[in-house]
Order: sequence, then C-alpha cells, then structure tokens
Amino acid sequence: MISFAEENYLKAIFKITERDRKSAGTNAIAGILNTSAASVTDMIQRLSEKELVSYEKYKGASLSPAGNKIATDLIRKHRLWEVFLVDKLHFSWEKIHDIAEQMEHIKSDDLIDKLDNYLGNPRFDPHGDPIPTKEGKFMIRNQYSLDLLLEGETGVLVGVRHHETDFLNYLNELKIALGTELRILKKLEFDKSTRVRINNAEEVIFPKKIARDLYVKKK
Amino acid sequence: MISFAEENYLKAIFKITERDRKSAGTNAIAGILNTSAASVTDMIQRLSEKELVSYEKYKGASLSPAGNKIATDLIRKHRLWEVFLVDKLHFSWEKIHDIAEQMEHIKSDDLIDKLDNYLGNPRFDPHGDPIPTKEGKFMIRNQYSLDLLLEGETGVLVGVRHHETDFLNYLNELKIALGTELRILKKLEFDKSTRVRINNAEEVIFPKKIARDLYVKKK
DNA sequence: ATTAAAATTTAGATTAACCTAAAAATAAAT
DNA sequence: ATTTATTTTTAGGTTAATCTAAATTTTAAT
Repeated sequence: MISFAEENYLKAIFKITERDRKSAGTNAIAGILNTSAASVTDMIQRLSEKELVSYEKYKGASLSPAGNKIATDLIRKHRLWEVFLVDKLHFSWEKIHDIAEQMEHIKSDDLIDKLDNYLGNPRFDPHGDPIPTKEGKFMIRNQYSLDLLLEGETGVLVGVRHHETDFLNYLNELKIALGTELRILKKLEFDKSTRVRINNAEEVIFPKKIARDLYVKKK
Repeated sequence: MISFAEENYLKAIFKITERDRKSAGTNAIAGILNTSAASVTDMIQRLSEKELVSYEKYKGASLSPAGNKIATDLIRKHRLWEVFLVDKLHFSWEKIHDIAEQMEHIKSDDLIDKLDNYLGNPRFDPHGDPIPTKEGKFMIRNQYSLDLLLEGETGVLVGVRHHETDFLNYLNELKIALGTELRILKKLEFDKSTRVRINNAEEVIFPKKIARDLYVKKK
C-alpha cells in the first residue's frame, strides 16, 4: 500500500516533468513539497526500490509507467473532487485546492467512477485544467499564455497556471473568471506589461508574470 | 494538528464509553483498532498530555470535553459522507463504511456545513444511526433490539448494530432493509432463537445474536 | 581549465506510531 | 486470603518520514 507522502512525491515529479523536462531534480521536488533536498533524496531512493520512479544519482527522478499511473489517477481524483466542490457544494474556485488535496488520497476503485458519472463526466476542472480519463489520457486544447497575444487580439480565458488562493482572489476582484474575454489593448515595451480590456468594460495592466499565468483561446 | 491515528483513538474511546461504560480499557481500544495493548498505552498517554482524554494508570481512558468534540465531529462527518455515498452516488449500504472511514478525516470547516446542507440536513445515516448536530447533539429514538419484542409483536427496522459488509449482505439476501417490517412469530426457548416474518412474506429464524443486532420501532 | 557556485547525497538524529517480551498491578477464583 | 488469571504498563526496538550539517558531485563562470 502506498502512503500519502509517497503519493505526493509522485505527483510532484509528474508536475515537474509533465511539460518539457526529462527528469525532476531534488531541489525542484523539495520546493514543491516544502521539504528538504535531503528528505527528497531519501524518498526517491525508496520509490526507486519500489520501481515507481527511475533514478540515477545526481541525475534526478522520472516516473516509471507504474508511478505515472498512480500520479495520473491522483490528478484525476483531485480534479473531479474540485468539480464536485464547485458544482455541487457551491464552493468558489479559490477555496477548493486545499480540500481536494486531501480528498485525492481517498482510495476506492468504485468511488471515482461513480463520482465521475454523477458529475456528468466533466472534461475540465474549475480552473480549466483537463481531467484525465480513467486510462490516463489528457485532453489537449489549443491555448496560449495571454502574453503571447498581439495588440488588438482577443482571448477567452480557459485556464490559469496557478491555483493559489491569493492569485485567484486577485482575479475575482477584477471579475475575471473562466470564459471572460480579454482584449490586448497595448503591449508596453519598457516593462513588458500588457494593458487589457476585461469583457469590453474595465481596463487593467498586467505585469508579464500575470499575463503568462493566464491561458486563453484566441477569438 | 491532530493526526489520523489520534482521531481514530478518540473515536474508539467514544464508541466504548458512549453507552454504559465510564472509561475505555486498553484492551478494548486495542481490539477496535487492531493494535497491541502496549501501543494503546503509549497513545493514550500522549492524548492525555494533550488534554484530549483523562487517564489514570490501570484505570482506562475517557474523553475530555475537547476530545469528545473531536470524536463527535468525526462521527458527524462519517455519517454525512455515508449519506452522500448512498443518496448521491448510489452505493449500497454494505459498501460505504470503509470509504466513509477515510472521508471522515478530511479537515475543512466549510466542507461539512455545505455537505450537510446539500444533503438536506439528514438526521440519520443509511444504517439508521443518528447524525449528531454541529453542536454535538445526538437525536435519540425509541428503539428496541428485536429480541426484546414478544410473540405477536411487529417492529419496523430502524437501525443495525454493526456495519460489517458480511452482516449487511446477509440482510440484503433476506431482503431486509431499513423500513422492513419484522413480526415475531415464535420465540424458541431452547436456543433463544426467534422465528420472524419479513414484510408479511418470507419467514426466517434468527439466532439471539442476530436478533439483538437489529433495532426496531414497535408498530 | 581552474575555480566558484549550486545541486545533490551522506551521516547522524529526531518524532510518531507501531511492535514483542517481560514486569507490575488489578481482578477473579478457589 | 492466597493463588491464578487477566489486564496494563514498561523497556527496548523498528520503520517511515522528516531534519541539519557536512561531504561530494555537477554546473557555471572567469
């Protein structure tokens, strides 16, 4: 039986390696899990024993097929529970991450199938992230970081990079949610910020960092 | 922050002391939690440090007000999740205990209020057990063990003593569920068993042990 | 190509939660 | 009232998961 701690390590390695990177370094994992590099070395060596990650000294860790399956299942569970919290219990999107973080560890073969069905087999969670299928397939969507759009272009918000309460509350204050239209008015060269019109109404200036964290579909 | 293990100990002490007993012995707790008496001594000493139980050597443990609050909240959570599993996800009553056992440990002030509301503030769980209020009050119902009824009397099943899958499956096979009418046809003296008619149809003979585990309301 | 900086691993400890075996205290039985 | 049986506690250890500090390896920079 796999422990919560082990599950969290697998998920962290998944997150790090899901885009570009070939393997997850000790420090990167420690950063995500708020632990020390030494603890990470310890754990990935144990996960390697269990054949859940492949690991070479000083070269970082990557998920084995078995480890990848566990990580994908965790993400599926996390995202389905987030849909439950928002759709059924009427939580707001900035409150759900920490609760889902706990619920994802519940072990039951039956439960997630029934939950998925009950929720109407949603394909995306309340932050716009795709919910992998039972088989571990992620739906891919053409989406761009807002800061890749050119002046005059308009995008519809379909996702956000981070799920921190503070960031989401900032968006709430600006009345920005999934589906919101964002039109690029001006790209300011000197500090790389972007002036944006929100739903044909208010204007706001996003620092590059924020614009990068908003995912849109071109309109 | 209280650990899962600590929570389970508090719940075990609650179960033991909820009816008659003044305090929970080491062995009794060990029995419920499938652990050794030595481990129990260890833990109740630590819980005593934290003022969650009051404990005197060789005299067993009982819950402090703080410990009682935690235990009651756990039971509230457990039973509300059981209602969710049956009413919303359409689980059958014999499958839910182990899942709820995991879900009861999820920590969120908001979550349980919202869940309770979503479920329509149920007062009893799918096994007929009362769901304590937020304030920790249990609804009390006049109910009798089936083996206390006399020949000719009829009861309606409102609860069961145990939640083991095997026991509940045995009831399923007999088509016995909450609400089922049970009429005492004959009390057999020589082995203390009881002949019962189920919903004016089939007959069955219950050993005393089973009759004791079925709670009915007199009709 | 060396040296400095950063990342990673090892060594040695700690804490929570468990264990077995032995000792001590309480309860039951003659 | 002793003896026996049962329950509980103590003593000494183990494992998973963490830590800090020191050593080692890799990467970056001069």
